[in-house]
Amino acid sequence: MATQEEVLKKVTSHAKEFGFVFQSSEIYDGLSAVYDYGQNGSALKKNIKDYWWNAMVQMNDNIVGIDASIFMHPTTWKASGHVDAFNDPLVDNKDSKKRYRADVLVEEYIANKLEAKIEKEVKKAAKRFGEAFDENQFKNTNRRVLETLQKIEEVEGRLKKVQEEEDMVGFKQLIEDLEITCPISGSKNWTDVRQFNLMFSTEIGSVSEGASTIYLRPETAQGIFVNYLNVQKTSGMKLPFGIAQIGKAFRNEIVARQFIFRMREFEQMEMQFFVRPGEQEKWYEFWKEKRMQWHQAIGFPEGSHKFHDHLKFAHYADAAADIEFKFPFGFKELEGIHSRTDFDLSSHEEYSKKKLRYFDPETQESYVPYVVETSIGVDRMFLAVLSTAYEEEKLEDGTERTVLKFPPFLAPYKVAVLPLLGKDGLPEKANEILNELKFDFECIYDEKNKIGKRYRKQDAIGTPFCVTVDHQTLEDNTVTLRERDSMNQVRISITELASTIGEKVNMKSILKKIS
RNA sequence: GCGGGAAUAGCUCAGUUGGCUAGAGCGUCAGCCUUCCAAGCUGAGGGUCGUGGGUUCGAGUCCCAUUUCCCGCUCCA
Repeated sequence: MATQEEVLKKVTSHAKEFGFVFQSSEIYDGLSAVYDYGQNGSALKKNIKDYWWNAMVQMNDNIVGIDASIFMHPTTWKASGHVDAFNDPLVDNKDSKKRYRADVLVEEYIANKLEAKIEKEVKKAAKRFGEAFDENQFKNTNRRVLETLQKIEEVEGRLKKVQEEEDMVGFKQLIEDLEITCPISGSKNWTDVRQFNLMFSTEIGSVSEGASTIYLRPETAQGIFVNYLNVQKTSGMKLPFGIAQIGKAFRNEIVARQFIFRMREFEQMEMQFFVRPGEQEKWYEFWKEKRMQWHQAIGFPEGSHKFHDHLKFAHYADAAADIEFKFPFGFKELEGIHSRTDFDLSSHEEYSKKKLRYFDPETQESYVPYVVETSIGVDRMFLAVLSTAYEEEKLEDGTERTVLKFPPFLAPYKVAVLPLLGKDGLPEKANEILNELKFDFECIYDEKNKIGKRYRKQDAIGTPFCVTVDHQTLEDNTVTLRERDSMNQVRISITELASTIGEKVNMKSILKKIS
């Protein structure tokens, strides 16, 4: 484990040193859990997004893309359940240093102390009365049971009240009145109860009058749901069909760690697939498989991915699985595939009072479609690609090199053009070649330092090919083509460059694997 | 948010019990030299030692606060 943590550290510092990821606002001491992508990072990220977009939208006739706003009507988040579920009152025990959700503590108290007490009474009575025992009658008449029931009602009432009024002082009082103890330390030494809102809020409209609170979206999916009929009607698509979107989402995480794995501002690539009710299971399995193929086609080492099937589902789902990736800190969620049922659309129907039904021309029925979602974090994918590509090699001559072995189609630059020397007309010739290759690939030019050093520098940013121009080039128009991973060199004609490189850096062959 | 650790040049680090104008290597830049895999030569630039206070004749060094990062806890749709 220690060495794996080392890997993350090395990847993090390499990412900074070579222009992939910087901490946000670094000159002001940074901002926790917010990162900026640099010149090479943004290029890699763009290529990752392109791969996803092409695989989902370009390759599928029945999937289209949209780009919805980050701001949405506040009611959206009531309908989606985020307003309720993303508001947690938390409390710490000062002795054990453990943190708990205050409402869970109270609920556990009800279950473990009060309800358990009733059960105990019932058991005792059942033993005493034998077969003649009537549980309901006992509960309705026994004094101790009735008192406890009353107490439960009272506690539940108070809990509901402090939750609704967001009365944190009252919440603390409730915990103290119930004499709830920490399961670990056994003490009643609690901090104040604090409200943690996982959604960022801001105001829309002029500051003083008519301003209303709106949220920065905590997931991109809702932008698809509220638009699904617009898209369906204007595209004429029939079920099943999908809507894809890439965009930013925001969560005010309590702790955000592990580099770009958990950030407060992050980017998602989501596709919501609308299906007939009853067919969701089939499509859930279909997309699980399809998405795994997408990951594996990139060429990660065997065993980098695994499914993690959820046993407990979020409020909207009837089936859910993660595709987990072997990050430097272990297997963690990279993508989620959820069968979201008709929860979201039905809920939006209810809150908006608008019909969100699809008229099925085949069955002549109208219904609210079911939804299967695939949702992947761009930044997590970035980290997966970067940390897997990172390699420190010991070469035969005893020297070392650090190389990012990106799959060529994802590399920030596909080819570096390097004049062997910075004189004798070699830079001019190199620029000539560069200006041609630019039309086909992301290229980079470098004439500083010795050639070996420049090769290492390209290795460090993951450029798969280097084209070196020497004196012979001026005579016969051939160059050296050097490949990153093998470090092999071949001499080829300038006219063959584009096709030779193109064959190896193209996304086409990857897309063909999964279609 | 709690506990522990850390922060000195772009990177990796040195800096003695508090004591001269804060150093090195690599990288960067300028020039020289160089005909295919880091480490040739010369020179230059770059740090108010994370930030703000305090103790002291004197603070990179000691104390307090704070920010960020790392580890653990916690949380995680």
